[in-house]
Amino acid sequence: MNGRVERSVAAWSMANSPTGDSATERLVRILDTFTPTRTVQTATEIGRRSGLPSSTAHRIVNELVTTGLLERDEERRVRIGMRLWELSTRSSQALRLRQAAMPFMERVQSRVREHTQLAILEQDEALFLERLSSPESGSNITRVAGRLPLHASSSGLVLLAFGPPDLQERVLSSRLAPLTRATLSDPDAVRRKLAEVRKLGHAIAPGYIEEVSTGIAAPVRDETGRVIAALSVVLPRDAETDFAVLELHRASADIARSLGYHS
Amino acid sequence: MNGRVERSVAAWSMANSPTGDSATERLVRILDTFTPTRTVQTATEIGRRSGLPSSTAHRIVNELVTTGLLERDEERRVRIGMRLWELSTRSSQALRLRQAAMPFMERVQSRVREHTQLAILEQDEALFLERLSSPESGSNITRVAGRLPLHASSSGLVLLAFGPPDLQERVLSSRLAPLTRATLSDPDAVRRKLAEVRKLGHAIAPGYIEEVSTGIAAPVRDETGRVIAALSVVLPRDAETDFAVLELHRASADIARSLGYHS
DNA sequence: CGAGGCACTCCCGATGAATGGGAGGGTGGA
DNA sequence: TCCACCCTCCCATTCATCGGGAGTGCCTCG
Repeated sequence: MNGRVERSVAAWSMANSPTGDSATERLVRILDTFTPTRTVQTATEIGRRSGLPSSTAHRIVNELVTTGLLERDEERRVRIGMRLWELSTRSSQALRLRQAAMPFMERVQSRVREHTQLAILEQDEALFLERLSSPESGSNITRVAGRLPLHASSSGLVLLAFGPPDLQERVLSSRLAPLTRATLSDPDAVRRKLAEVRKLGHAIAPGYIEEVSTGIAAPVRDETGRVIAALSVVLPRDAETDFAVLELHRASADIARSLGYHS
Repeated sequence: MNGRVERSVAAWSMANSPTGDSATERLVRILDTFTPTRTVQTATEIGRRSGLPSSTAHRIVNELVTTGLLERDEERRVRIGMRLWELSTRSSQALRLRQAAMPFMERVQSRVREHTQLAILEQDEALFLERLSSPESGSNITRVAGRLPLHASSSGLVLLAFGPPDLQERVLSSRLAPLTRATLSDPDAVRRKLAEVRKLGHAIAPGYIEEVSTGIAAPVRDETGRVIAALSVVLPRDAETDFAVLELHRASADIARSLGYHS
């Protein structure tokens, strides 16, 4: 019967962010609760996963929905909005690369008949822009828009070997988590591997990511000759690598040429 | 020689946002300064275009750069970050549609030999997800991730005709800006046109967008039978439309079927 | 049919992070 | 040398943001 509850005296409120993160940071935290496998969730879930109080999460999610960065489906669940996709197409940079690479990736795929993928460097990780597979392709945990650590994947090793020195510093001085027993997790071992990659012009990573498969990657250059991406295939662990290496180098050169690189 | 300038007495500072917009809003304002044709800009430019004070713009841009939503190139100019593309791939929704539609769009393209495009409804506009063209295709101002108003484009008319009633209310009661002399800009004319579209099952828009071309669009249904997209082609203004209409209907039906729609 | 769980909205006092004007540095072109 | 431009830094002010908590509505389960 008491419609009005006594307002708590211990009211202990806050302003802006008590945890010391900026508005931008919380926004990204919210967007980051979406993963390749979890593409819809309730606002409450988002709050839980991002570590934000429920009421705060609801407020921000609602704002994002009105701006179109997020969307609600029929059941009021939340997913990433088309607005975000639209904005992402403005980042022509990498999409131009993808466009240029596609035909040659298809050639590699049709000749090697295993997973063929294209990765770029993104915030100290290898980000996979595209991946072609055929039904008979073997195991491969990569997915489009997925990431792998630089020191463990063949693509990553290429990006690292031909990347800026400060990147190498940073990565080699961080923890090199092993994914399998074969993964290089010692800085010196990685350093030696990088020298080998530079010398050979490609990286071979047998069992680094998964025991059963070997990654092979070659650098892709833009018109200025800078290495901007890695083109790779994933073979069964015991497969012959020479043919794949050859095809990768050929495709890399063709991509670079179609981007305007000469010699 | 005077190292220290007298601090202005009229100092008239603010906190948070004096203009009354939320942090989210300013963020979107900043992202929106990127357009399909302007994909790189300086932080100062962003400030100017978004109407934010330079120092504020710089601060926010820097935050966005560290979170990866924006990136800087060699010359410190700013562009949309790959992080955003990555997030956008989580919005499987429309990308699934695009995936399903691609093969059939290619068939239409190869048979009609004119621009073939796929649009969805997004914030009261037609947003183009994909567009196939051949060298011999005629004029067409549409671009991937571009938008057109609902009342003026054939795709838009389809999305409007088969869309929710409140959408029709909203659009018809807003200003219907004409793009050419042929564009329908009178609410009643549009209403009659929508009735026609529903009756025929497709929209024909001669010269509404550009004097020289005619847009033709058919609705695409998802597994529940709801219209979720419009498939369209752009013909020269005087071209025969029957064959294109037929092909569009056939492709629409095939797309719906591959999405799981029956009958 | 009531209890408990869950998602969400609304309210509101407190507050500190965000704000923006302006100074100053650095660079490049005329 | 000057001007134009981009950017960083500083700091007093202040208002939008924050979040605990209450309330609502909708489930499901016992």
